[in-house]
Amino acid sequence: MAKPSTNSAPPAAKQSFDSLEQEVFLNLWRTYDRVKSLEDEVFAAVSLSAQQYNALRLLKSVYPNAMPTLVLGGRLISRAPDMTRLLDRLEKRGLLVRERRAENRRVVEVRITDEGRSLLNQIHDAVQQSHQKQFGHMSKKALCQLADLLRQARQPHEDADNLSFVDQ
Amino acid sequence: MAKPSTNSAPPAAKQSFDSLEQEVFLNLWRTYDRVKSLEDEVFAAVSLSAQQYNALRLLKSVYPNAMPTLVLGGRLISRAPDMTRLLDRLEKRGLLVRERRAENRRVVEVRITDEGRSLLNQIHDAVQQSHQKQFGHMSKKALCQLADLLRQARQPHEDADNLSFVDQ
DNA sequence: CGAAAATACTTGTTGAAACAACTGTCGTCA
DNA sequence: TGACGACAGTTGTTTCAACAAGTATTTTCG
Repeated sequence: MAKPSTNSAPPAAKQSFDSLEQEVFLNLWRTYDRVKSLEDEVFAAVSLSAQQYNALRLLKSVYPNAMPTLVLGGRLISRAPDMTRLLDRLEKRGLLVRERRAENRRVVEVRITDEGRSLLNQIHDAVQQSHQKQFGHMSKKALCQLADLLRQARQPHEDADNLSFVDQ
Repeated sequence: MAKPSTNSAPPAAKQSFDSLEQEVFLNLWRTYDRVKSLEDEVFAAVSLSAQQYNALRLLKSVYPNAMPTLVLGGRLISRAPDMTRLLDRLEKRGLLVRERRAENRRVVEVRITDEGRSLLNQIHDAVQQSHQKQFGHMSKKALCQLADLLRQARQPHEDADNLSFVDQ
């Protein structure tokens, strides 16, 4: 263990975990960080954040229908406390449109545009390739196991809403 | 937050994945997000970010020695392109000190202060409890398996440096 | 030696999170 | 019907992250 490190001073500060649970969390964090950066390269090429891409992806999945802002926010992979401005930026680029309907002027319906869908199509292959780069070295069995353990890990932390994601 | 929402509409938009690899990534992302928020509550109570806590944790691990800025940056769980200002904030709060030594005036040595260590001690238990809350519901075996699969997943994406974290 | 490259940070600027406070709209029930 | 609370977004402010460009300080090497 512990890769002695040819580093002069640092005595290879043994990564000592306070608990197994902490070890899992730090592993989760680091793996997420490393793997995310691969995907981010693809998004950066078209000036999107992962979160923006995700919003568009969800909008595309209900196309040609629209989606209330709050519902969209609730379905994003990671929570976003600032839907308004996230949508502002995408709307300004013409990737989606917002409209209020007379029947309930409180809700803002969001719909992806043709440009939006076209942008998604344009990067679709590159995104898939980045996923391959992320996990292509693992066996199908290991991947299923990992997905399963991840679901299991967050299961008690899901709120009643977004269960749609958990099952499946 | 809470779980209001007897959401009328959501037909549980079947989460269709383009590939197994994508499914794993989205699961990783969501699990990270959910689980991170639990830990963040603890840090928020003392106005620290997870990244700041991590830097302090590393500095404590080499105490009473100091660490060059760049080495510290390289050992953080998630990469930080802006070490300077991260350290600025912690230094301003008296949690660490920086010093340049005559032998090489380029490198800035960073050392945790007594206040810094005291702050870490102060929240140590709460941090451990949050880890329990995160993963306490999983068996030891499942946790080991998860940690192992996570290491396996990022292994090809680690750069030569931070291997110290991988093995172990 | 002395220019040029490499090293280790700093600074500037821009964009995006986070939290709180606020506005407009709708349902409800006395 | 009309006040009140719930709902759905918006705006303001502060803080943080990311990328680029700049400043010192060694090291290298012709």
